[in-house]
Formats: sequence, C-alpha cells, structure tokens
Amino acid sequence: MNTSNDNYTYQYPHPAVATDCVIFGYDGNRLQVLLVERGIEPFKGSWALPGGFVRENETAEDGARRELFEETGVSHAYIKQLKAYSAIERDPRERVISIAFFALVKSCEVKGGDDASQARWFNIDEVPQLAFDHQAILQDAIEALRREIHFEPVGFELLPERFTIRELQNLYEQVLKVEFDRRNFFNKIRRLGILNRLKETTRPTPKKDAYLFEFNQKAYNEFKAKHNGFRMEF
Amino acid sequence: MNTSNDNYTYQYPHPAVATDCVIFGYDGNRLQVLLVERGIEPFKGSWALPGGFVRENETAEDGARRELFEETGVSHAYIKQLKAYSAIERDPRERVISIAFFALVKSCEVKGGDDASQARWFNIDEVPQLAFDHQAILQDAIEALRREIHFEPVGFELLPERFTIRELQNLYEQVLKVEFDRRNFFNKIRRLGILNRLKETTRPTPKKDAYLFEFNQKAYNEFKAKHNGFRMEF
DNA sequence: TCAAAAGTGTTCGCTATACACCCATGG
DNA sequence: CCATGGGTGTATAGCGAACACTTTTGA
Repeated sequence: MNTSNDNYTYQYPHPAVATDCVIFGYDGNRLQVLLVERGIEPFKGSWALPGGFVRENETAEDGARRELFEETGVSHAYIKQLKAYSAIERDPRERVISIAFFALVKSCEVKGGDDASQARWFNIDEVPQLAFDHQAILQDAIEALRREIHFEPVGFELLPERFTIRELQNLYEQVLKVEFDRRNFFNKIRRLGILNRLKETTRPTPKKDAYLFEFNQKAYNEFKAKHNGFRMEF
Repeated sequence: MNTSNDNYTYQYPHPAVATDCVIFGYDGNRLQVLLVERGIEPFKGSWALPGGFVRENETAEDGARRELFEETGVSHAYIKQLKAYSAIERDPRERVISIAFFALVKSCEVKGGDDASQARWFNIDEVPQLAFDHQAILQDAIEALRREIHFEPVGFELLPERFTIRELQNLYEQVLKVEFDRRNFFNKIRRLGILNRLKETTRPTPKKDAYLFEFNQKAYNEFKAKHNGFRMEF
C-alpha cells in the first residue's frame, strides 16, 4: 500500500466501508426510528439512516457509536451489529459496503443532535421513502429487534428508569405488532420476578394512579442462571 | 504511466474486504466444522476458516458461496450471514474487514474440496488453534446456529434426505449441548407433524430396525402459517 | 352514577416432563 | 433369556389464554 499525494492505492480493488445506524426510540406511546435528511448528493433531500465511512483507526462498532453520539448525544447505549450490506450498486458513486447496526436509546436521554444535522424521529410505520437500500436495512432491523426481544430484556433499554406496566406492555405490543391481554401480561411479568415495584405512582391518564416499576438487573441475572437462559414466550 | 502493481487508487483509505465461511456438517454422530490448512503467510501451517477476498463483481454472499463450492463442491446449501469483523489489527498484512457466513451442508453431498486445498472436518469441540480471529468467529457461529435452530428447521439442512429419529435427536443434542429423553423427543416431533415416516427401515445398531423419516416441507409451511411462526421449545 | 383505567385472581386446556411398558434382535 | 435399542403410551405439573371482580377517579 502506498499513501503518496493524499492518495491511497492498492494492488486489488478495495470497496469503501461505511456504517449505518438504525436508532430506535420509544416515546411512551410509539416505537420510533431516528432519520437524517441528506444534505448532499446522492439522494440529496431524502431521509436516510445516520451513517458514515469507517475511519482508519476505528472498528465498525466504534464508527456506529460515533454516529450515534453525533446524532443523539448518547454515549452509552445498547448497540448491536445487524448485518453487512454488499450489493454491488447500492451506492451510485463507488462500491460501498455498509455494516449496519441497531441501537436502542432512552428517549429521555436524547439531547437533539448537533446543529449541523437535520435529524428527526419517525414513528416506525410512518417512515418516508429512504435513500440507498435503507428501507431494507430498517426492515431487517425491526425483525432483528423483534427476535432479540425474545431472548434478552432489551425492552428496558428503550424505557426510562421508571415506567408503568402499561408502558412496558405497549412497548412490547409496538415491537411485536400484537396485542396482549392486560391482566395476562401483568401476571407473566410478575412471575418472572425481574421487576421492582416502587412506592411511587404516576398518573398516566386522568383516571387512576399507576405504580412505577424498575428493571432489576440482579434478579434478571439470577433468573437467567437458574433457567439456563431467558425466554419471553409470547 | 504506472509501473507499479498498485493499480487501484482512492482518495480515502479503503480496507480490504474478505469473507470467511463457517461450514457445519454432521456425520450422523458429531457436529463438525470444515477447516483448511493455510499454505501461505501469515499463519502458514495453521488451520483456518475457508475464506478469501470479495471480488469486484460479487456480493459478500456470492463470495461465501464461491468459497463453499470450492471447498466442498456443494452449490445449493443453506447459507446465512453471521457478522462482520472489523478489529483494526485482525490481519497483520493490512486492514481487512471480514464478513463471516455460516453454512449448513449435508455431509453426504460433500465431494472433498479441489485438490489444491488441504481441507478437513473437525469435531466441533476438537478444533485446533485457529488463525486470525477465527476462533471467535467460530464461537459466534455456534451460538448463532444454536439460536437459529429454535426458529427454523435448519437441523434438516445437516441431515441426509432420510434419517432416523435418533440421528435427529443426536443432532439437536450436539447443537444445543443438552440431552433429551428419547421418548419425549419422539412425542414432540410427532406432534409437530412435519416429518413423513417412510416404509423403509435401517439397522443403525445390530439390535433392531429403525424407521427412516424425511422432512415434509409442505407440512412445515402449513404448521408455520397456522401457528404464526415456528418455535422449537427445548 | 357511570365510564375508564388499574390492580388482583380463577379456571381451563395444552404441553413439557418424567416415566412405564412392550417388541425385536443377537449373544 | 437377557441386555440393548426401538416404538408407543400415560400421569402430573406448570404455564398461557380467556375472563370476573374490585377500586379509584373525573365527568
């Protein structure tokens, strides 16, 4: 490899490598995804997943965390690799292979992105046409999240520290696109024994107080050890 | 005029992109993985996952299928992307990002690789030290297979067309590293109704004949549709 | 006083699990 | 005739799904 004249030359063709980040949030009502409006060609003016090229001195995951931080100000979020996309013509400029990640952030910790970027939350089933193959990436990410939630308590990554059972149930319904019986859902969660019920209550509707709960990491670890893994059967 | 061999120039640094392929097989007794002995530096003489650089005109998956065919002669196998590995120093020569795949092949269809390659099957828990970060890739692949087998009938991709219940059970035990009660396993499979029992029998031990079964794709599709997905609960 | 939301149980049916029984074969 | 492996059935416990009852609050 030779690096003279600001140029990088190789004996064999090397594709560019980028990351794209599917950032999920939850406003207590709807599952959402963070998109940015592209300021340059190609697809100028279109909405797209936040992303960028992987730098020389960072891993793909580093790059994804950097993107996440730039758009949301969140530095310690749940992040997981989704899949690499390598279709030959997926970027009209040159061959770009993208390693996609999905991230789960607590909406309350997001301090709007840096001023340069035009970022916005979209409800998961109200996203506009996206640039590149980002529609497919988003679709894959939703499926991955849906699968993940069966094996790990990732739902709590999207919720604030303290939440009501209804918020939790609603989140699961949003993710899995199904509806649960309120009472069965509560029974099931209670049996798991991985939530602490707090003394405080809140008033989500003007009707009646609701208890606040918090995730109990220690109890979860014990549950997982005792049952040889974790499974949310719905 | 360019007199060097370095013919591909870019404005920014581009990593090389390769694929590595975790090829699983099953000999009727043990779960196995196909490894190749490296003929060149680095790690010359070490065992490694089959792999190679992604070509200009192929996707990562194309590359993985090509590797699979070169090593096994199998052209239509179950193959799935596992994960991209992008640690900066994972290859001592230059920066190489590897997109790993795992493949499931029926041992009976494998006609030893091409003569150039030194390929060998290893029992899954008897693999030697591997080159690069291939140990970690293999570990991730095993976990992915274990997870996958809960949602898709991928076990049958590893078995011949016709097999005994014991072979099936043994495969599941190998993959999931647990033991099942013979009778409960049979009852569960029978209830699923996704196997055809054939008239033919075989004599796996010198004791008694055992029925041969085959996977019934149609019944599986119906099961999946009726139950809104497939789940093997173990 | 009524509707809406929250908290707590109860019942029923399915299925995972443990385990019993019979049949066939070769030594 | 008995040890080994294969094929089939039964009883129990636990969980998911359906659903009843009570309390609190604002209109």
